[in-house]
Amino acid sequence: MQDRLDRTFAALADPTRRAILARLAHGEATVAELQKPFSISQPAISKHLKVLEGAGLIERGQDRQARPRRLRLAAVDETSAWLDQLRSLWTDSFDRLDTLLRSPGTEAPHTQDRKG
Amino acid sequence: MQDRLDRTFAALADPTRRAILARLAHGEATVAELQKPFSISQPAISKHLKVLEGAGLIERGQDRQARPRRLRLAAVDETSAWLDQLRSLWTDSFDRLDTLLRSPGTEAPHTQDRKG
DNA sequence: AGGCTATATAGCCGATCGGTTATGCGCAAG
DNA sequence: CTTGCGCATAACCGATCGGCTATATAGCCT
Repeated sequence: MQDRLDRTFAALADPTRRAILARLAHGEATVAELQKPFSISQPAISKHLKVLEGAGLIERGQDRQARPRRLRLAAVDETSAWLDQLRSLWTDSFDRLDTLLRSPGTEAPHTQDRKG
Repeated sequence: MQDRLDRTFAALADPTRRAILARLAHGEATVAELQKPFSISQPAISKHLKVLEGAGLIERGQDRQARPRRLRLAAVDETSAWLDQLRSLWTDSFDRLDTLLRSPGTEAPHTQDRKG
């Protein structure tokens, strides 16, 4: 349950893998297609894909001899859900109000102004 | 610019560090306080805090000889922003409609039904 | 000053990561 | 049925990670 989050965040921590996800957001793609933008070997790409799949961020399809990958938005959602929850903990806690009032204006209030 | 995202996601990939963030969401805390829930050494905690600070997820305060940490929600926001952008790429792309129609019902449509 | 408290740094260790090359394996087509 | 394409796996490598112990620094408090 927690292990999954570990793997999702870890998978997202690599720029190559994020680029792959961005590419897959436009639609499914084969390994060869995914490799094109990069100057690394095909096995390296396969490894990245394995990590992404292990994190549940992508899934493998089958089309003739190709195995196209597609994005699993569910995993993306679960990940943002954790971040949202963290924000909730923050906004629900008034303890830190004291902290903010005494702090040297390090940051704006930032109570709920996201997504605007 | 990208390096920052790398570090943020990497920082979030560790359960201890996520727990620390969750704790800090309730208000600032000293190193000793943050260590309490865990059975690892104080230097290990300091290392985790260094990673979190390097990712911009927390900042160091000063209160007498203590250096309390507090959450930097801005970094959390930037991270969810990337995920949101990924979702936008997805929803803006109709290419994958074809993919979905031909897929063996692996997943529900999932067009915009998040946060419900 | 000298000691206590709070935290940071250094150096070590085994494990994991991200890359490589070499090779295997399934499928399609001549 | 062999050749070639698409992809996966294995084995190896240096670098980074997450933990440890030992030690250093910094700021109270006698």
